[in-house]
Amino acid sequence: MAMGRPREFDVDKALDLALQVFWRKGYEGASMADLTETMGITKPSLYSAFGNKEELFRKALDRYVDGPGGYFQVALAKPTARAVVEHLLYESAAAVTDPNHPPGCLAVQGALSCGDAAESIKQELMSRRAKGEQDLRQRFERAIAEGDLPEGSDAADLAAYVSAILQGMAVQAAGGTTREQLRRIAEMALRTWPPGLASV
Amino acid sequence: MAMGRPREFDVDKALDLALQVFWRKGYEGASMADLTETMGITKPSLYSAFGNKEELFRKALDRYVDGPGGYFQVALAKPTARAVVEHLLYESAAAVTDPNHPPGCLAVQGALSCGDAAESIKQELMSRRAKGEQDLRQRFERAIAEGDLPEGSDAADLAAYVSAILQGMAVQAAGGTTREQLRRIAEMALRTWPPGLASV
DNA sequence: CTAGTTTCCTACCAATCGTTAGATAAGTGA
DNA sequence: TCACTTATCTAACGATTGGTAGGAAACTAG
Repeated sequence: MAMGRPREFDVDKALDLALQVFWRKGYEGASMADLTETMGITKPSLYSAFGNKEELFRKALDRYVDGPGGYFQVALAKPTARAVVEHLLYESAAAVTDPNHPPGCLAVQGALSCGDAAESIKQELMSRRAKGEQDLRQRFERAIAEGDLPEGSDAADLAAYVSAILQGMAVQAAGGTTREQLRRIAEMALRTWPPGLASV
Repeated sequence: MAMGRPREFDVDKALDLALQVFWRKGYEGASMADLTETMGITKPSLYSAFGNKEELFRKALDRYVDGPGGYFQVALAKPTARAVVEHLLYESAAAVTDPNHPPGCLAVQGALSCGDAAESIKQELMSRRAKGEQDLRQRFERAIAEGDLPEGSDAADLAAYVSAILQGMAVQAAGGTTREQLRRIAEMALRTWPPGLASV
């Protein structure tokens, strides 16, 4: 059977470029003109290859999670809860200030608040963040079971606490904070890890 | 001299309604149609009373800082560094989950990332966040001078740390986290406050 | 009552939004 | 070479964006 005209651009390269645009401008702030211009392709090519703007964002998001955001899954595989948190905090500080990428975290600033048209993207990012926090909670549950965290620790609370610090660091990075400053924040959080049990 | 036709709507009420829209949808996500509809006025009335979209946002932001975000300045006036941080964390947990308002914090989610047209608003929010962190730093410097915080503490680092936790809580709230969960995050942060000196 | 001032609303502006029709070009299999 | 398939492009689509003209309406000062 016929194979048709071959594509003249690299889909993965184009997706990486789209990711940069979404990362820097957010889902709403990135226009199709922005995207096609930096991707180096025309709009029909984009639609043919990626569906529409929303599908393009979702594919870019997948690529983000497996690429620049991959440190999260790596951290979960560390042998101790402390090593997990250390890796999370330091690698996050590095990732959100990587000069090769826009500052901040796509999962946080991609669509933190938005108009009606982007609502489903906002939901997607919310559930991704929630998923990350849940994965962390399960990792802490395991740590508690292994005696790696104090008995009586609340894995869900610890996961929410670490997630909040990570997301806060992402906001700081979006505001121009330096990598060194974020590392000091990470140090301070680690200095008191784990934050001890509630005195109920 | 002649006084002209009196305005038929309450400017402050309209501004409060605009604030709700910006808070929920962000600067970019809030369209003029959204704004005029919920404000209950027509576009020419809005432009006549507030200038343009950008000025309207800035005025709504001022109103936010003096209203729902007023807990920040209140916290800075507390007598001890610990009281400052306690007030900040607990009042922030309450504010970003107040059922009478959209979830989260306008200064964080108003324009965390955006297109070119909203760049100046993004900058404005960045500098407001930086200003808040700086105010907190100065408050901690005073606390150090008063012996209220351990000698050798780094006020700037402590301010960045607390700011990150507050901003992280705002992101969590935007993601639907409950007030109770945020209070537990605040508790954990307070349990280890101040985070101790670096062991350099 | 009139002149002057200001707000009101309808209708519209140009520009941009995301998206697509339709024609042409470039490849494969027979 | 010919039919088939797929990618390419120009040019446009209707809808929505932020923002305004221009006139009627409502007030005050004289």
